[in-house]
Amino acid sequence: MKLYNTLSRNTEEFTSIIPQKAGIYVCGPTVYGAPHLGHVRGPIVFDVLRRYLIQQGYQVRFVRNITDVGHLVGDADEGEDKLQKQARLEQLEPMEVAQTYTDMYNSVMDRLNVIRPSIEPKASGHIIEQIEMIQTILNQGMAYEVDGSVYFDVEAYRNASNNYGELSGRVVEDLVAGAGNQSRDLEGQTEKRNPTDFALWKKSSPEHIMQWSSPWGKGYPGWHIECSAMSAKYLGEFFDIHGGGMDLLFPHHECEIAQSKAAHKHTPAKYWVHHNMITINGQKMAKSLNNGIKVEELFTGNHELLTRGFGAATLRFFVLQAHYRGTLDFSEEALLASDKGLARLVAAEQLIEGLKVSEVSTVDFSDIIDSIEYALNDDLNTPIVIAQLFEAARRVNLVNDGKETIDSNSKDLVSSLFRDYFRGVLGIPSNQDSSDNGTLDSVLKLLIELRSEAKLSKNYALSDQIRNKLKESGIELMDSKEGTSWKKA
RNA sequence: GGUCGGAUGGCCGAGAGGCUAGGCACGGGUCUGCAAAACCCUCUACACCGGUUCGAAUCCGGUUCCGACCUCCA
Repeated sequence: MKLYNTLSRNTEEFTSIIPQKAGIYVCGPTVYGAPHLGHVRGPIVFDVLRRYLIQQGYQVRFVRNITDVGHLVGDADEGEDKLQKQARLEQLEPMEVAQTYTDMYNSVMDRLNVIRPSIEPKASGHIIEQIEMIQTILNQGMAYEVDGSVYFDVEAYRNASNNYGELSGRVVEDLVAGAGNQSRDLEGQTEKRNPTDFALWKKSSPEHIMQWSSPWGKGYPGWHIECSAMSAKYLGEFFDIHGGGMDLLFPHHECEIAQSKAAHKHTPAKYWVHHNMITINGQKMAKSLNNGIKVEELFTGNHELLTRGFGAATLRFFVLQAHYRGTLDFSEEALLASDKGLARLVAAEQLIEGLKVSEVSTVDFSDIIDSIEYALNDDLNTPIVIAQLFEAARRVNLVNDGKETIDSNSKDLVSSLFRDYFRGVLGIPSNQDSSDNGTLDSVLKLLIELRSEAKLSKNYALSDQIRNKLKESGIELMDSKEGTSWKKA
């Protein structure tokens, strides 16, 4: 398959380092808040990549970290640990905060049908590995210690004929020039030899709750080192795919490359894959911008921009209707369109089994499967995959309406098409919230039966009353030749 | 200010020199006691101004607007 590699700025044929095995590292969440919509795109995109590679016969080790050690908050909260800040607000232990939001994150991922990582390492559990890596970089002469903190020496790194900026396309001189302009005044700037240097280890003040002993005193690891240390530990010093959001391209991933090259003598990953952001009114959705919609709010509909809740399947489908490298603009209207479209696919999928088999088939599905394979191979073009699924659904409906015929081969083919791609690679889960539908279903069966009797005796006043009252309660009845079914409106 | 990316029909979104995705909404139909649902059909858009070409939404130049990143929003 072809994948866009940020490192080369080109779409490249994917070939794994070890045949039939693929190692993927994806930057995971910082667990200091409830997951919002912006957190959801990456996991879904890389889940599809993972599923597709598995379908292609790869054995995939998928690592996604949990960042549960502190990182400084910017601006007004300068110098304060993000997790620590949240902990004080909630009167909790920092690790309690981290646990709470880790659980919340994973439960959202489960609902979105994102396969759990093969390994989900926590930064706090890998302090030793991070310290070791920092030590190696120091030994290489590409870092220096100042008053209990350790900084990466970008100049020394470049002098060893490395290109700092190879991933992001940044030019160090421009960075320095630009820094004086718009950049924030950050703590530690005075300790650095050069403004482009970044922290590998930060000395903590006594108030910091999250701190660890190190050769340089009490402190905590820098922003970028955890991913370098943990990816190397679990995937090796050179692995196949490193994924993350475009917002992490610089500085995070650039720094990861620098750290790994300094410590391990070569670049950490063969392919760098970046997904774009979810926007709202054209602006990136981010906690810091305070324009995020929490995933839970989307599920319940409890948000000012929403008039109703949406299922996890709809959210996943919505995300995959756009190509991962483009921005995706969120609105309820767009989500509603996905919701209805998805319902059509599901309805067609359910028709397949009962399709009447004929001797000859006037419909074929092999062209659709070819198109889907081609699209997936072409840098994971999920919108095309979905468009092709709609075409398949259209043909299924035509057969169902008796306007086309299908033989058993084609029927098997379309059945496997939905199973392998719709449910398999795209990983669309069932949207049903399986809460109390059992009881509800039996009650409604009774009402539907009574209404049918009323209809038979032409008591339309009663039958309409049942239908209308149910609608007021949020239950919609749908008549068809086969009988009446219901759904939550 | 610097770097990079983007502007596609009412909305969301593919595509990327001729064959002009897809979904939703709208409209027309089938079905139905009525309605809804469902299904079928339909809807010809590529910011602006020049240029290249037999032919441009797609290439080139310029303009306007928008976004991301610019060293601690993983």
